[in-house]
Amino acid sequence: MSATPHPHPEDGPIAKTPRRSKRRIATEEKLIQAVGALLREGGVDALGVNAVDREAGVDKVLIYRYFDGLEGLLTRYSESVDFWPSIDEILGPDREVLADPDPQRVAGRIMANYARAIRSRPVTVQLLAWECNERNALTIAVEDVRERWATQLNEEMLRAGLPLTPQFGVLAALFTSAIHYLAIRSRSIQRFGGVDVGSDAGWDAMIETMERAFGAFYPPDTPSSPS
Amino acid sequence: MSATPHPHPEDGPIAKTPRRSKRRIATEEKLIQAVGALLREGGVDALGVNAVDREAGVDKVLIYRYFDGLEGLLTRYSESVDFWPSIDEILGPDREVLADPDPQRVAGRIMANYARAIRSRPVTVQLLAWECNERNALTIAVEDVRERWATQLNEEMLRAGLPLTPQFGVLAALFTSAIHYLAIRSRSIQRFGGVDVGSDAGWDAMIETMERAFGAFYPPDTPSSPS
DNA sequence: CAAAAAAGTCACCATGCGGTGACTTTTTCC
DNA sequence: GGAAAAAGTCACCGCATGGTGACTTTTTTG
Repeated sequence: MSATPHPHPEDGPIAKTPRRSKRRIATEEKLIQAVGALLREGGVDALGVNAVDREAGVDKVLIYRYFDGLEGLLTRYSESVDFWPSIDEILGPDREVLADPDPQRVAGRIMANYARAIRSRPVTVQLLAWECNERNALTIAVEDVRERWATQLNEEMLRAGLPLTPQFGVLAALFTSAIHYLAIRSRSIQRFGGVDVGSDAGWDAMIETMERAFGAFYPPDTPSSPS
Repeated sequence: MSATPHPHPEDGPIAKTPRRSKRRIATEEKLIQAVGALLREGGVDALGVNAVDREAGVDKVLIYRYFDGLEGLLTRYSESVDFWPSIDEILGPDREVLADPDPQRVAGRIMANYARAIRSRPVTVQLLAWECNERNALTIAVEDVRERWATQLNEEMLRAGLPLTPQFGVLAALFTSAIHYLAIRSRSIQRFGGVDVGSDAGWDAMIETMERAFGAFYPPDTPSSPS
């Protein structure tokens, strides 16, 4: 009682001692990891303040003290995880995919790599699904990242001298959409429109079809390669 | 008032006096309509027992008495609404779309009609979005209807002698997926991958691209039509 | 008209949620 | 060592939810 606070009226330098850290960092990490865990197992509606602290084993009040609420925690989480594949993962470390002279094959490979990258990230798929119904710190973050990512990818392709027609872009957007949708749906259904979305074979067939479809937009001076 | 319907107590067949009706039917209708209204305005998580009765202006206990809970009410609702476009809406009342000799154009028209049909049904789009995250009476119902619908459409196309290769089916599934995804996302974003998913012009461009892509799967005896 | 069954109303419960204030323990710094 | 600030704990609030029992009103039936 009678604990009169006592900010000295005269401390020279600003922000002298940050007065934080040690255990706190560990606790913050626990919270962030808990978000990932819930996102992985539970799903989307399981992610609440109470659920997160339960998972992390810490008190929920810390979520408010450290992150100023769930939104802040989600933002922090979004910065700490690689939702999105790197450009390297799509084009190869040395952009070897772009080295192929056949633009149709290039497009096919990009789609194949993209589909594989998405499918191998359950949390990303979860987020893509969440995006369909809600809009919060996490979905906004993933939107941001994706936009910058797409721009960067586009630049790389332009730099490589790939003949990018507007229709090429539209078709790529359509196939990207399809990949997102089928990755989402494949978690709860096995087939969609006769295609086996639960097996690699089904996805291989889709990729093959995509590649061939790209052929409709390039003059056939390069004969269709054998599959 | 006092318009006693007066079912004679002795008419041959069974089901003497069902002992129900009148106001009840009206109340049931109110509940069902309330589900639609909530689905239309609110969204997905707004749909609970309390919200429904509030919207309908009746007591929630009736949901349990009449429909045995929310699930039952959703099932009833799903039977009372045309989530899905009719085959006529896609192929034309006289299957005129199938009459076109150019299979590429047929495919394009089907996709165009399908996209328009989906986009004009906000509740269906809402349900498609819901499907991405949950599984309940409504989403199962819509899944069922869609499956039967796809089968029927396929039969119609076969009957019309359309050359349906396996790859055609895969490409159709991909474009259908893309339409679903972009219809869902267009509620909260304006552009996707450079395509304007919020305007008819954007969708027209997509349809055009789809039609042209189908051309990659048919021998080019029909020269590509001018855009 | 009167009795029975249905339709509709009201009050209530347990539970889980997001969020906050006040407390105790640990760490930091002089 | 000792004081202050931080980290961490505990109990609590208001609110909305899904769900149920008991009541009153209306309608149907004899």
